[in-house]
Amino acid sequence: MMPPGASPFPDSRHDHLACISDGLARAESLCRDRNERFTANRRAVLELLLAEHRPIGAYEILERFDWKGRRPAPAQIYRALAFLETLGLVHRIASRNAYIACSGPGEGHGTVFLVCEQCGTVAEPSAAGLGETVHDLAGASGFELRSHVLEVAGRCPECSRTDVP
Amino acid sequence: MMPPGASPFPDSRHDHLACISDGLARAESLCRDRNERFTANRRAVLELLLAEHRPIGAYEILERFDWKGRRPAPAQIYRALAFLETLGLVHRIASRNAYIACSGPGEGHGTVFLVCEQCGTVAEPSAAGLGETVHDLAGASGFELRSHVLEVAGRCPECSRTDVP
DNA sequence: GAACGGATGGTATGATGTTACATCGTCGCC
DNA sequence: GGCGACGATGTAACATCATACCATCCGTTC
Repeated sequence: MMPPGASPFPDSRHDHLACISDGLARAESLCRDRNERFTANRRAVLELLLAEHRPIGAYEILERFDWKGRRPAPAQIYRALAFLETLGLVHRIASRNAYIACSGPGEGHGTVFLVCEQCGTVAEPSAAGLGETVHDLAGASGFELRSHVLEVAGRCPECSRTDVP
Repeated sequence: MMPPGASPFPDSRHDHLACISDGLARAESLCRDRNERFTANRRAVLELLLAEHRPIGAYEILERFDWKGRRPAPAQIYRALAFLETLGLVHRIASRNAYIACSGPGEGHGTVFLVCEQCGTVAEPSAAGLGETVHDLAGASGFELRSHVLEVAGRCPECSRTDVP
């Protein structure tokens, strides 16, 4: 779990290789638990997403996908993405039509994305208060809540530090 | 302004014709204030959107668009939509790639959409607490906030009343 | 009236997302 | 090992969403 007060944005010096292999290991064990297959296709897509901390589109995944020297069809990417999404390993950023590997699956963070408009980095902060706010909001309208996503646009700490507005 | 406690969902018996003509009148006066033209094209698109309380796609607008017996190109619809969006008269529902007329422009409601997965109706409740929550959330991460959208999926009061889960 | 700028009409094209269906692989069972 | 069930894959085609480009129209300004 992320220590309180820490920034959800990845430090530029963080151990990225570990963060990829951790993600893969997590996916593998999750599939084992649920009795699902962690196939080469699914693994490759997840690996590509883990290699970024920003959302990438399905067709961008496709371009980088040269697994075994072949290039799959879009359908294959979407299938893998759909599978990974049901497992909570990948999130879809609707405002960008793009996908990102979940930074902390199982941590019970709310579905909040801080999207940097400059560098494209996306962070998933833990959002303690939000769930309640949304619940109240829906309740007041007699709305039967099922899921919610909050997408916040702006500039990440790194970008607002290095550049003048 | 919506009375507190009232549902943001349109009553099935509400005066829909008035709600269309009100929207058009509002748009007209807003354009006058900003010295923008409220052209036939823009008016027609807004009118189509006002006739619904659910988001419709650009191509669905296109299909219904038989103004003067002609059918415009997609670009025309998108131009009108972009214009109406800058004026805050229309919102884009990212999760559905669709557009909806703003139910209460200028009311200072936050950007929250309650999207009914069954009938497609969308409500924009006033969200007093949300702005603060988002502000705190971004601040804690050192994120420079610019805009935010919360999309909530579930079932509207009407649908959850009439059907059994 | 002439010049200008914004809006429009139209074509073409790119980007993104979805579906259908036959085939292949793996697993469990005999 | 042989066989069938089931899920994953390969492939093609299609559906939807969005933008670039350019000629034209029209109101405003000079």
